[in-house]
Amino acid sequence: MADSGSGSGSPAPRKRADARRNEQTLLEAAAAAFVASGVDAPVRDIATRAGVGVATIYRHFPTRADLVVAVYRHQVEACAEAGPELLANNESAHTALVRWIDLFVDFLVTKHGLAEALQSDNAAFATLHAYFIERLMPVCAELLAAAAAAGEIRPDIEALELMVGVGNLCIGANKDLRYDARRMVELLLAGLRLH
Amino acid sequence: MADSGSGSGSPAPRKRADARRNEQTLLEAAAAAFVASGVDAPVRDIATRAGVGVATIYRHFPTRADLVVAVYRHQVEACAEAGPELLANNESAHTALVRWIDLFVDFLVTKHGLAEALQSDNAAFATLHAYFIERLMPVCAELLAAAAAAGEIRPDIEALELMVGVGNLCIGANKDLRYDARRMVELLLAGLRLH
DNA sequence: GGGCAAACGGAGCATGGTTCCGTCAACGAC
DNA sequence: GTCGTTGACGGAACCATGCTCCGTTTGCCC
Repeated sequence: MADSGSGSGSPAPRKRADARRNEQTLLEAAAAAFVASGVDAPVRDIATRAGVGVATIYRHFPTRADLVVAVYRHQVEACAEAGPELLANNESAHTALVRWIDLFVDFLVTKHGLAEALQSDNAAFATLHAYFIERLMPVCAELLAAAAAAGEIRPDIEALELMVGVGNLCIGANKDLRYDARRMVELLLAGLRLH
Repeated sequence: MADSGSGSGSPAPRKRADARRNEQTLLEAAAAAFVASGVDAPVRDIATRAGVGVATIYRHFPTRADLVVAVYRHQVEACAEAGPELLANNESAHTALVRWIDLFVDFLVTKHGLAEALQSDNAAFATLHAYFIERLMPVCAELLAAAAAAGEIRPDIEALELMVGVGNLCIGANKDLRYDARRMVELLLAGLRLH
């Protein structure tokens, strides 16, 4: 869904040139603003960076989540696609799982405020949460199932639960030097293990 | 510290009667508001509940953290005091640790929004974080040290890290029925264990 | 070139935190 | 009991931020 590109002959009424240009500009401006101030950078800031009015943002990206998703879509896709690949290229399913979670954590930790936003009860981020779950949970579930089938981990854990837990552990990863999110995730995964 | 009562002859210039009354009223109003709307209930709401002006809140509790700490101080104290007690009354230090973390988690998940606030980068909550760490970290550290000394858990884990991790896992505990914070914490503790 | 609808921009509204200042009343002195 | 001092009060006002509305502009097609 959301085929906003050069699809086949479907009802895609090709937007005006300025609109397409602005959308692109906005994506770049948003990416820059996210790096500078986190994913909840003020709308006005993003608009200013892009040299457009605030309404233009809302026209292209009705909710903040839409904007965030658009900015990070490539990376989420990459993460999703890495799942089956890791499973195929590793002896142990558990190793594949660990490596995949590593990717996931890396992604979250390097995007200022993303982990926080994912768990925020702010309505503006609801569909962001949904997108992550929808796209990544099946991948995670597959890895979990493989590892469980190999008898390497406890079989009684849901993909959603693990992802939310890992996401939570990534919150504040760059705030306090004494807190190492990666270590905590490692611990969580160790707790999963059937030695 | 913060001896705002009938201390000895120290520089405690005994506040005016109406001020003391208001402070008490505010604490009750805040507690109610926190239950109803979480720890970031609008200041105006709390003021209205207490029947006072907003400035009165700021006069008594300069930052939101001060208010939250005042409301939950008793329970935090109780949690802190339970540490040594659990250690004394349990055969295994690991059991004591698990039980204590249980108390901690219970506290966090039953206070709507507390776990979130603890990790929020909102400046208004900074001293809340500090208070929790200051009061509870030593207790946690003691439990950890005992369990480590008994060879029951990995010795390479800091109290602060564990507490932040556990706190993080409690975020969103009451939001998604499919996410069980307690289970995740259990997993984390299992990962700590030296089987 | 002209008309029309898409797209735009920014003023404006709502919400929520925080401060400022004129008023009120508690309390100690007498 | 009265009075003056000053601690405490209340709420209007200010600022930041999300979101919408509407008059204006401009790309596109004929």
